[in-house]
Amino acid sequence: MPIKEAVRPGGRSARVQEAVHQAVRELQAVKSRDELTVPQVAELAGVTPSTIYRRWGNLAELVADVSVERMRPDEDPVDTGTLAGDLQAWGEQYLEEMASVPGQRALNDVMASADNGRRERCCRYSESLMTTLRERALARGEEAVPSLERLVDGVVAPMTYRLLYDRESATAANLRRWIVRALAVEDVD
Amino acid sequence: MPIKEAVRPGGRSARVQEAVHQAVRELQAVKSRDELTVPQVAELAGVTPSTIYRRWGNLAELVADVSVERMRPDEDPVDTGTLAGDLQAWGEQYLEEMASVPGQRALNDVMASADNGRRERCCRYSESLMTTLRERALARGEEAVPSLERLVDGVVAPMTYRLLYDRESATAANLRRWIVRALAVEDVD
DNA sequence: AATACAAACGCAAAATATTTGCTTTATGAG
DNA sequence: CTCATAAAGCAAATATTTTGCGTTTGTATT
Repeated sequence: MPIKEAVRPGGRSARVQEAVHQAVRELQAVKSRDELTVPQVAELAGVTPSTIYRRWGNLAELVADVSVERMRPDEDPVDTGTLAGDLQAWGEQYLEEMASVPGQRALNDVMASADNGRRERCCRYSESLMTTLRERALARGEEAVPSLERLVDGVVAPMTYRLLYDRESATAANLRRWIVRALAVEDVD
Repeated sequence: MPIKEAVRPGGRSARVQEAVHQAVRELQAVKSRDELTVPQVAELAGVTPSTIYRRWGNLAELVADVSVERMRPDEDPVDTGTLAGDLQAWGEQYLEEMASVPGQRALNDVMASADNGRRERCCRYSESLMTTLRERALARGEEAVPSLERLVDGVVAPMTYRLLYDRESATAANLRRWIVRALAVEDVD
């Protein structure tokens, strides 16, 4: 039951994929996670269940697939003029998004995927975003721009951690602290 | 389908719970995650499937329940004489445990649980451990002992993040960096 | 210690979901 | 245009999950 990354790009395959994804999104808007079933999705998408089982394996992988899409950043991060500002702006939007009910569900669905690659991919989004912000800061000539690794460990990791385990603490105020620290830390090696 | 936290402590209930947990552990040693089924577990545990469904809801919650147990720290953290040393000792053991194949699975199973409380509980283990190490350090009279929050954000969060998303980086060497930084950071507020 | 009460279990039938073998369709390459 | 093949449809066969109901067994009360 291998998970296909690159389906046939055009034609029926793509149409089916789109129809199924769309059906999932529509049903998710109305039903809770454990009311959702494969046969339901299949019917709404105008597809037989076996098609879904063959392509995605099971419901968990299907909803994870849909959720990863949902988490892909759609727009470029705003440019506030400083790295700290950019981080704060992006982070606040991200926190808001992930604290919402559908955001929470998306997060959960992705985490529930047995496919490690999927989780990693979703996470690369943040990393590539950090890279973008870093390069922007360097281009501006900012000093003491932290390494990518440090940004991830100092900002993304605590944010993710709190979102997953301790939602109460996933706040804009804490975000500010993480950013200040990440930018302030002396090099230690 | 509410998940019962406190089952009847003694007697049959407890016996069933233990038998089922045991059955899961035995089967997990032999079968991959998606070969495991509720009826199988039920049979090995000498219980009817409906008992399991009623008590745990589904397989995902059951294996998550078992895995949370597995992640409960069994022994007191070693005392190396310094906070940094204690953190390193604990962290290395934890990393080793979670990088192993069964450790990885346990981590995945917990993350796949729809029950937030379960994930949080598993996470409290680390927090309470950090509290222990902090108090120990304070009792020794160490200076500049970081707040619990800072230890979690600075050490536990990056560790967890890397374990979940970027296993390659979940190393003892990086752990050392996280610890050094967490202990070195000036207060910023 | 006897009784009452409710929680948890067992059993088995019914309802659903999943898998599978085979056929048909549609796409992309030659 | 034709061919080879990946993906989809269909339907029968399995497997699972759910559910109603009767029974067992802890727990609390007297």
